[in-house]
Amino acid sequence: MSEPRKLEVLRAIVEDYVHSREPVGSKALVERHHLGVSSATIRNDMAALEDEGLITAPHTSAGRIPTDKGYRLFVDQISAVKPLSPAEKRAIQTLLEGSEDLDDVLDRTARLLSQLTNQVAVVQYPHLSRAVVRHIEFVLLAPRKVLIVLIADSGKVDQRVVDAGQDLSDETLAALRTRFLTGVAGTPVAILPQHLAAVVAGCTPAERPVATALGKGLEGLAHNSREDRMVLAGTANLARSNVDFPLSIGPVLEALEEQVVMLRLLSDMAQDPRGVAVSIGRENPYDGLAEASVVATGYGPDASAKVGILGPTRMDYPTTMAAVRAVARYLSRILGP
Amino acid sequence: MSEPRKLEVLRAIVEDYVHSREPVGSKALVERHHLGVSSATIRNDMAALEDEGLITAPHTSAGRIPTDKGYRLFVDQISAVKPLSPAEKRAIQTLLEGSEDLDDVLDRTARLLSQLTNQVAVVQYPHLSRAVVRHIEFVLLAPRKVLIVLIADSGKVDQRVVDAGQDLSDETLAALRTRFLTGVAGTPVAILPQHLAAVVAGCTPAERPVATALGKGLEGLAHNSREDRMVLAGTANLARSNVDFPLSIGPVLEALEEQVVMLRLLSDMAQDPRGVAVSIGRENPYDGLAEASVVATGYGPDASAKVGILGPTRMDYPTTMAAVRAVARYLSRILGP
DNA sequence: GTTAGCACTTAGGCATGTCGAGTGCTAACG
DNA sequence: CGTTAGCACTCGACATGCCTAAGTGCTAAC
Repeated sequence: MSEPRKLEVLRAIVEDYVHSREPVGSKALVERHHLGVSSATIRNDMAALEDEGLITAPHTSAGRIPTDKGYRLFVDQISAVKPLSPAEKRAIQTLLEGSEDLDDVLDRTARLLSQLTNQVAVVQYPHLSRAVVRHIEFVLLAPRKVLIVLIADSGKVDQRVVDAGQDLSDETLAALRTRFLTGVAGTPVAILPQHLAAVVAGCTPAERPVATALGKGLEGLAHNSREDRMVLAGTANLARSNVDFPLSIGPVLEALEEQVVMLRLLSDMAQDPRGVAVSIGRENPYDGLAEASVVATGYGPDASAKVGILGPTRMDYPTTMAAVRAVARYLSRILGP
Repeated sequence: MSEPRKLEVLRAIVEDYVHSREPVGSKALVERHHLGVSSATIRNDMAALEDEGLITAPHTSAGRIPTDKGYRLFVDQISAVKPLSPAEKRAIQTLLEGSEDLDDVLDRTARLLSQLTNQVAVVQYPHLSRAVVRHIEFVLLAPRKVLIVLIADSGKVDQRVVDAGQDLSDETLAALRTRFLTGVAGTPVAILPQHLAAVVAGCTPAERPVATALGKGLEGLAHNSREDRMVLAGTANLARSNVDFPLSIGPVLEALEEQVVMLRLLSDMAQDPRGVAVSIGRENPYDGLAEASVVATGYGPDASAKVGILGPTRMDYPTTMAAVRAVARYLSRILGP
């Protein structure tokens, strides 16, 4: 029993099963793939593969389907990432080029990726931490309510309304704005808190309470900003694969909606040497995703924000990985300097 | 055959069917509701209701279920909006009070509404048109790329990156900013274009091209801003009602994702006298929603932005309408002055 | 206008039988 | 020792037939 052939058999099973969504038997296998041996031999190989936990039979007299472990081996050792077609590359380029707004870019990216892969696309907002404060604006909405706007050089704009704790005049606020602006402009967002503290400390006692409130607001913005947001697209693809999620797509939709779960999952995924991380079935920490796989990768200058897709375990990994990787590259380029 | 009793029978059918999701027969009806007549009489009434197209029988020997028309009559004439429980009112109040950011408010609203109704909640971003320009900011991201930020007094912040068409210095940009700011501050967003034109006209020939680009950007922001965005929550509720959407929830998810479709639908819905609009089944312009109903209402100062839910035609209209109405009221109050 | 009674229809559950795909095992082969 | 052919066996999928419960429509009587 040759080891290379066994792997070849596993590859064939994965490919056929992904294609036909039906358990694949020994006879069909020798017909579709020209392995130079008979079905009986394949049966022996399959029995071995089953012993190793790489494939399993849904019931006694059915073909075999890959287990999570089988997919893992396939992804890690057997498959090669398929290059995208020129048409697809062109589609990516033209679609992403027309956009201006960051929101717009991420939105288009998600839609594009979901169309390319026929799966649900997930795009995380870029992290703010490496960015530099470009501008600060305070706007008085009501005597005590101040809208804080923080603009980073990445083009990201975040806002929040804070309660100043006391009535304010436009003049006071303008003075404070200048104070803050000179104090923190050009500061990396990551170390913003220290600088804010210095600004607050430099205020007159009269200004102090308001300054503290504003400082807290800014700090909150910097810390808790949109980096924990994400954009979804292609949710309808889940329904199409009604067959793929035998139980129900409910838990999957729940996971997608609980952004915390998804974001956690995305950041926890180990990076694959080929630059695309894959998390398969029960490898996922969240139970609702036991029959789902996530393919993701980082993008942007430090690859800290993630872009990826979620689909059934039974998915075309090579093509999907290629699409995710390509989209991430284009995205980095667009957002780059 | 008395007319009032016929309506009573329709009401009973709707209520029982919503509750049991099974066709309801004449005998079960007289048992559950104490109409003072026998099942044979009810059968006559039901035959009449069927002739009028208000109910239908899935097959020869099954009970009846309401048609879209039947639900319509039920909603319009028979049902009374159920008041919310005090606990629910409290939940609304406490959940919405803790929020600061507009994004945050709408997000919480959507989640809340989806939990209250067990349906998919849809919240449209408020319109900008009645708002007044509070502040304008230009930020130079690259020699030719300018980030425009438009802050309205409603607390809404919109941004966009435009290409200035030529290299700029910080000074030039600051000068233009002052020019624009004095020209349009306090202007209602609706009539922004005229004022922008005036500002551009007042520029020196050297400034003209850049000013034009910036003006166009601002105009675009004002016009095409987030008013055509929306927030979703509770998509997983669609899956739970797997039984309710016999065909597939695919088309429904597609409709939800095609924001244009949903927004169009929301604005087209006729307002019900009781303040909540309902669109039932095939009344919906979009085919994918043929088995879905939308319950929505406006919120905010001019009730132009919509909040609502989407669910199966077979839904508890009285309770749902109450929840939507209540949430819209609280939302208006929170966003109000 | 209401009711009782009855013949009729039909979906759904259940047992049964058949078919085909696929397996595991054994014995033979090179 | 790895490979192959052959065969008995298992089990799901599907079709068939049967029965029951639920519900209807109609007619004749109240």
